[in-house]
Amino acid sequence: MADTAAASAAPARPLRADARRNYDRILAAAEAEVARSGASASLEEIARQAGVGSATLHRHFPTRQALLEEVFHDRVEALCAQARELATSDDPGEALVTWLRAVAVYGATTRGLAASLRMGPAHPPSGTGCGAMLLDAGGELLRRAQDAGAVRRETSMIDLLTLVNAVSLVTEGDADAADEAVRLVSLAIDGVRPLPVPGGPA
Amino acid sequence: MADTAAASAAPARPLRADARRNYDRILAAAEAEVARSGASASLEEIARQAGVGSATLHRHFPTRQALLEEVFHDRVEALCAQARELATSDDPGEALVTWLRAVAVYGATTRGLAASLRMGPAHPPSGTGCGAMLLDAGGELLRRAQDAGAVRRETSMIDLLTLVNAVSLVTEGDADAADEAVRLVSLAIDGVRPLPVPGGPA
DNA sequence: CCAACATATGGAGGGGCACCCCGTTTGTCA
DNA sequence: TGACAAACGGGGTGCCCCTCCATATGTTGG
Repeated sequence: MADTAAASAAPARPLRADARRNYDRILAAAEAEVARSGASASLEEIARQAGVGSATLHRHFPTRQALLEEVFHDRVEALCAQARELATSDDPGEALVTWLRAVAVYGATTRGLAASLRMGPAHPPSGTGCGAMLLDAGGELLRRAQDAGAVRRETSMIDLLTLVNAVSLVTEGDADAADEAVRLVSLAIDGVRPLPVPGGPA
Repeated sequence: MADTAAASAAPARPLRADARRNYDRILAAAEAEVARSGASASLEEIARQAGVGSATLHRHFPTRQALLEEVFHDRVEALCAQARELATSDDPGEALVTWLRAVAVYGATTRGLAASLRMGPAHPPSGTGCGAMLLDAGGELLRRAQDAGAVRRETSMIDLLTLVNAVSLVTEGDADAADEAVRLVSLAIDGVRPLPVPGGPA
């Protein structure tokens, strides 16, 4: 999207050409390596594959978290776009559920993503981070679902995303991660109790 | 409990006295260290605190997982006991929910426990491990709840525990981990949709 | 009581990783 | 084109996991 974050965050001064090139190389290498080894991929290996010194990697991305946020920026952005689109649905309840499932599947099948999305009281979604983006995008969906009476009022987006992310985290790496994630999220959304069937319990 | 696992697993030959002593010291040190630093506590630090060489630690516990399983054995056993007790409740549905909440709270407040309970299709609960123990204990509760019609038939214990464990994993370390875990588990159990009130929807 | 032997120990070493310092190189722009 | 800020990356530090093997120590049969 648009521009790599270094620029979007601080439009102060453009990166020098070589710095920009290295930045992009590191990001590409990180993407590949994280896909292979998950969120705990070796930073040195990433630097090696990018053909830069480890110091350069650390200069561009002071923390592992910063690197991961950037690596997943596009995917998260895509999820946000999907949320905006679903927000126009005429079945807000179903729209929310569809989106949550999509988030779960993305998280479960994209190694490392879930770990970089830790959120909650103790992990305040850092203003511009991936967590905050999803929180914003989903908030609208949740509001609509609640207005439509499809979701309880006391439910918060942060709890929903935390739950979905927890599922992603746990299923990540499994052979059929997507299936599992969808099943667990559906379980959580529907609850464990039997639905009172229209005709009344048998 | 009863006996440290080395004996219960292979009654073949008793450990030599010094070996047994070191085994216990390592376990005690691990308990303290894992409580401080979570599941990724430094094994060398544990050995240091136990006053043994790192080789000794690795000989007694070939993998980190093996050590964690032993560290949490007692707590997991306690949860299983609680499950057995709850299995006599005259409200099987509530009994199951109570137990799941207890598991979540234990997991969220006991650093490292959740990580050592990873289970699911890809992480087959190793026969004698903590996962299998909980699965067994909870199975009875689930069966009763289902027989009482309080829980849907298609729900599996492994999914329930995976979900609960996911919550523990994500909330672990938060300031109010227990509250958060209970809230999220409750959310998952009740589902996000409004309960159809007896009087009918407004 | 004491050898002799299986059992157990731990220091040292190999390989890896994260992170940082600082002398050197390289864009950039007046 | 020259001078200067910006960026680079080799190499060092400290930590970690894990294994090898020379040494020490309980155990037990005579």
